[in-house]
Amino acid sequence: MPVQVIDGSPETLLPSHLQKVDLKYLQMGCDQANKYFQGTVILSYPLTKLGNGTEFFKIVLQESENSCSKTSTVNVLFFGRLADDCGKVVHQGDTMVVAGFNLAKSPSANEDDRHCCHLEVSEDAGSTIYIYTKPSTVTASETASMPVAPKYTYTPLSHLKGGTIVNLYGAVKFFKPPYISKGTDYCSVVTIVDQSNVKLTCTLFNGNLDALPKIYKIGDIVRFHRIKIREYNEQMQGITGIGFASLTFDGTVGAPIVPRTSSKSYSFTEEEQKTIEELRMWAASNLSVCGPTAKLSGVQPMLFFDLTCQLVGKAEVDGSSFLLKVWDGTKCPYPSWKVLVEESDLEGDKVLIHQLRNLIVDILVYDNHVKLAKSLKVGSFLRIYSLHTKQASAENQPDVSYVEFHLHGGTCYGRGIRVLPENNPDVKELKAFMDSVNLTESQNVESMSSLELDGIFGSLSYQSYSERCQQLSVTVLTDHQHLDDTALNTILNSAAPQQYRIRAKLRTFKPQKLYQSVKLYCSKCNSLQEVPDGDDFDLILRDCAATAPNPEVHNSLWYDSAVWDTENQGQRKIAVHFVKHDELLQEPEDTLIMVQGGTLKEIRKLSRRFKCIIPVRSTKEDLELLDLSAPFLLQGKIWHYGCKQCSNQKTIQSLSSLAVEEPSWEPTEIARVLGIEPLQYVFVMKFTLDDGTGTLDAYLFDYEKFFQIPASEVLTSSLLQEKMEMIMNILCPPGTKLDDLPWLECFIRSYNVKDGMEQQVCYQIFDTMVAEDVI
DNA sequence: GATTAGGCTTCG
Repeated sequence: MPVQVIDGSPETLLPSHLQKVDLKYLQMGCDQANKYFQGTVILSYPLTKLGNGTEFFKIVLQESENSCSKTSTVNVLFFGRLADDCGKVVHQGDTMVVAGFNLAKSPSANEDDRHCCHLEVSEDAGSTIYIYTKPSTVTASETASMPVAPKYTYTPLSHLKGGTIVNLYGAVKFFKPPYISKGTDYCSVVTIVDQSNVKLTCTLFNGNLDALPKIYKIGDIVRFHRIKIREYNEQMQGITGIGFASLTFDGTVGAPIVPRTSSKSYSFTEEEQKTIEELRMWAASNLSVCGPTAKLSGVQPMLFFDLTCQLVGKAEVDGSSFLLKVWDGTKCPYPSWKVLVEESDLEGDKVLIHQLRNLIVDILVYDNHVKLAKSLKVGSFLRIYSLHTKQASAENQPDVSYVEFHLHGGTCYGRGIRVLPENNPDVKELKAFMDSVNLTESQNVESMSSLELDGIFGSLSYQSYSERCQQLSVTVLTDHQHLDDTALNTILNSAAPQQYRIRAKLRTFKPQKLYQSVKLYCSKCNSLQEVPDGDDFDLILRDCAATAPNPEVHNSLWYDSAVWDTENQGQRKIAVHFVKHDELLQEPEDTLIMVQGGTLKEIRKLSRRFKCIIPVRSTKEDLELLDLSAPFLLQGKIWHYGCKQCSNQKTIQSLSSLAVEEPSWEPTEIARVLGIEPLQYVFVMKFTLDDGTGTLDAYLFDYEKFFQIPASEVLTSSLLQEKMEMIMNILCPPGTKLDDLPWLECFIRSYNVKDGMEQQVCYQIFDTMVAEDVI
């Protein structure tokens, strides 16, 4: 039996060849075959399944003889049947002996402060587990000495009485991140609410920042132990007392339930997991958790919002204000202020600050936040709560405005700064995004950010930008420059069709979510359709992968085939057919491959290496294309779709005609031989233009010319999406009065559209592009 | 050992 539950002490019943090993001697590379490790179960996580269906169970063992050492605990991971068997019988406080384990580097050692290795046990590894159950009769003193907490009872927030000490659960409705109080402690004010819909505001103090709840977001779930309840202003109030302890959990429904705490040992039962999941569900529908978070690319002047960012520089400005230089990988769409400080006062990597200069914003923090800001480490990840953006303009140039970032004094509305740990999911996402930012590209994209204000707001580049917006036009005509402007009211009163040159301001545009402007267009039947979702493609691929590739159609005169088996994925096989030229294979970057049975992830990976990919399936006789709901061709990041209505598909054999000639694998050629009418990616937008004499809606129908961004690439490039967002922010800065909007020079044509019985005049923008110094 | 703050945006 790989799992034995023994009612006795560990000294009995162990096979004699086994030797006990101490944590300090556990290290990678040592033979653990005849070793066993013994410890007390101080924490056990719920039994779950891994992605591949394997049962998984995790516990934390504490080495009893060594409990004073810093790392006296170790994670033990159970796989397969052992996970199931152990998960059902193990209890906190049990003594466990683990024999026949594998050692692996613990990925969480930096975060959980446990041993740098973890033990992996499974039947395959030949592991044996001995569990020595807690004696059922324990004395009071024994209970106290165990690292297992007694069963706690939790009071609903509707049942609180003054003068009591209780245990509570709640969803965070409001919080102030810990700040330095006027006394000796850090203070954090937290308002929680539970299913009884009763709120409780708690004032929590502690000299140790870590001892206060690690709340990062509205909606986080907290568990408070031993909190004092008292009455204040005819309301219940929670306040820290002796023995206060807290756990904090991410409030997202379904997210892993990992407690955030500084306490080394804490109780945590399955029942409590349930409580948290229930509170999460309740909060999801009863608490408005959409906090005012924003990326720098989405900032609006005159706004309070929470910013997640990385600190790259800091400097003392004066006694009551302090400068933080931060970035989040995105570009603020407005020119932002640069706070002048002595070079020598600035702490941070000067080279990096210079490299990131177009993405960094300067934040001034005031008064009570200065002390905390001073203590921040450059490089750390921060969330700055209730940051204020303010529009201002230089005294000598009242028409030139820029954005200032302030973290005002006080703690109203949770104003403050919190350092986020590196393992925080938002930080992980941010880091990944920052890694993807190509600095050279982002600098090219931002030629507008030649707005380096050089400390004074009157630099030449800034003026030219301002002029471009105020007098010249943010768009230019690519033809028809000799024509004169026509007023919009004249156009509105004229019969269609006609063409006009106009000068107007962009009042508003649709869609506001720019990625929604990308559509697929068939030039044959003039139909427009939405770009299919990647998930739909994934479903089609999964469906295809259910049928094994037919070996009879493998290898032919014009392609070589290879088949791979998958690991732990049932019968799924991947077949790749490499198209040959002149009976020879080409270099991967010139090669077209046909893939059957691959997942979306695998196909994405292949498309980074091979020039073209055609997803296929096999019939009894041949390979064939998938349904046209899926792309018929993938080239790098571009997915090519065909029109279902206009395509008249030919056999896959037709491709062999292209393979004969030195093939360049042009998508239009591939589509032609396969009988597919290719769909083109287009931007379709509606611009509401106003020139003071009238307002008209003009459609923009653009493949690439207007934005100088190919519509086919924008959905798969965050950089291009940001570029487009930035352009639209210049063409139509949010929250700007009509007078202050920039001018657009456009060429439009009017045309008649029949809508049932009614005839309507529509307008379309063409031969117009965004001015080069805006792009 | 008491105190801190006790939610409800802005001087800069």
